[in-house]
Amino acid sequence: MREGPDIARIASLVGDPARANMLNALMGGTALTASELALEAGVSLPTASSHLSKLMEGGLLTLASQGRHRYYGLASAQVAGMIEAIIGVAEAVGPKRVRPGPRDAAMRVARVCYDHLAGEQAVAMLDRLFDRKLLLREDNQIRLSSAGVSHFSALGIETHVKARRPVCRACLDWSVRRSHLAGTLGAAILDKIIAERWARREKDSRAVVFSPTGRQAFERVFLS
Amino acid sequence: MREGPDIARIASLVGDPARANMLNALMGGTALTASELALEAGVSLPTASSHLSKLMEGGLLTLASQGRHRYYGLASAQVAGMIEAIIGVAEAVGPKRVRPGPRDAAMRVARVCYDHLAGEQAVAMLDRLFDRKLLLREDNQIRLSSAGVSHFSALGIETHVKARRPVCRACLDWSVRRSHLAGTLGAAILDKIIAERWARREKDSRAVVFSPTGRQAFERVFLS
DNA sequence: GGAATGCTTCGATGAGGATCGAACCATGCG
DNA sequence: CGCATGGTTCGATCCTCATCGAAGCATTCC
Repeated sequence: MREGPDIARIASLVGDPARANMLNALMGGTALTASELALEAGVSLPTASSHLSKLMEGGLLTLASQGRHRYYGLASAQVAGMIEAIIGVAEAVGPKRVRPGPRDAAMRVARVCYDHLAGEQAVAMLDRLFDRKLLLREDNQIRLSSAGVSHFSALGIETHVKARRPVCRACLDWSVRRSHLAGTLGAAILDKIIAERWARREKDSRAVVFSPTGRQAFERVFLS
Repeated sequence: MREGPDIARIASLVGDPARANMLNALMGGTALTASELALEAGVSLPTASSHLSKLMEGGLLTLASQGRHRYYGLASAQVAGMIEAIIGVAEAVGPKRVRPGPRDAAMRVARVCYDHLAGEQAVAMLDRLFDRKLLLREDNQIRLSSAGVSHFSALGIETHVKARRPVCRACLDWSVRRSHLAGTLGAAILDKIIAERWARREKDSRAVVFSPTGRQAFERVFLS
């Protein structure tokens, strides 16, 4: 019976609609203030504050104080991955959504997942990186090949960073139901896509929209 | 507030301790009956039934009716993956390693699981029965060999009983995370252990405590 | 056909927790 | 300093939902 990690505690934190909305809003990767999150969740400020302290105590959020502003963000990419997994199940079992609007379609193609790219484009990219032997599957992990190191280095992405966070990690995609690339490399690639202005983020959405020329550039570099 | 898939609904399903325990018990892939899940979750049968219907309605479980038995199992590998992700976060976030008390330790060694033996002893026993070719793995099922039939018959355990319930079944052990033996044979072995007074059940607990001589006898018969 | 077993439904009870207004801190501005 | 703004804490209210006993179905055994 009572054994192992307290999974019910974590799940019940996500299980409240107000908190779920907050976490969903934070999946965009940018930290938000309590007021913004209250608005996002549709609750009053005191209520939001109460929820935020619970999420903090549960270890799902981090807090950065800047002056009189307090920015809340997801605690880790692992937490983001868990939320993606829950979203995936919710999508799968809730086929009641008859009309996948244009915004949903855009989300399906490419979107931000915490700090890296997700969606069809991201899944295709990971496939190609495997095909080109720039990344290698090892057990259930992903490893950079030496060819991959020099390849990304040529793109201005340094992969030798010493960090506790893994360089490569697989993250399950809820729309495609296959893995895309997370980890510091996944984050760096998203950074490059935005920095090169290949794509821009939709306002108030996790969707990522490529420009025509940007898409060509992205395909040339990562999908060729 | 944006409208996405109902993630709170899914998460809240997992967020109840009783339901979380049930799902955890089902993580091994073997389907279990409502009674077994009630025991596993530590709730009454009506309560368990209520939870199970909610999990069914939420699309997290599948149901296979066999006669008057109804076996519940996880709906998909995607659901299992989601639970794994939640477990991962819970482990990362809950570094409060609770010292397992003496009763928990006893539970870990040997306990009753519905009507058969579970725990380290039970897992070791199943391993040895495979080693000695008394039981055979077939796909995901377990089958008695002819040597096994005569072996158990010599012990006074008749394995030719005509019953709808399978003679051998694998049951996932939460403490060892590996399978032990359920089914009528598993039940008969537990009966023998109790009848021979090799061990007795703790009061108000699922723990099974062997006597010194009883342990020797058990090891000679099942672990040699 | 009973009788037994496995499971679900019903009804009543109770506890946890989500919510908001108001009051209370803290920081920044003039 | 006073005042405004961003956030948290407190208290009271309300409501959902988990829980179990008892009764009701369904299936199988004898």
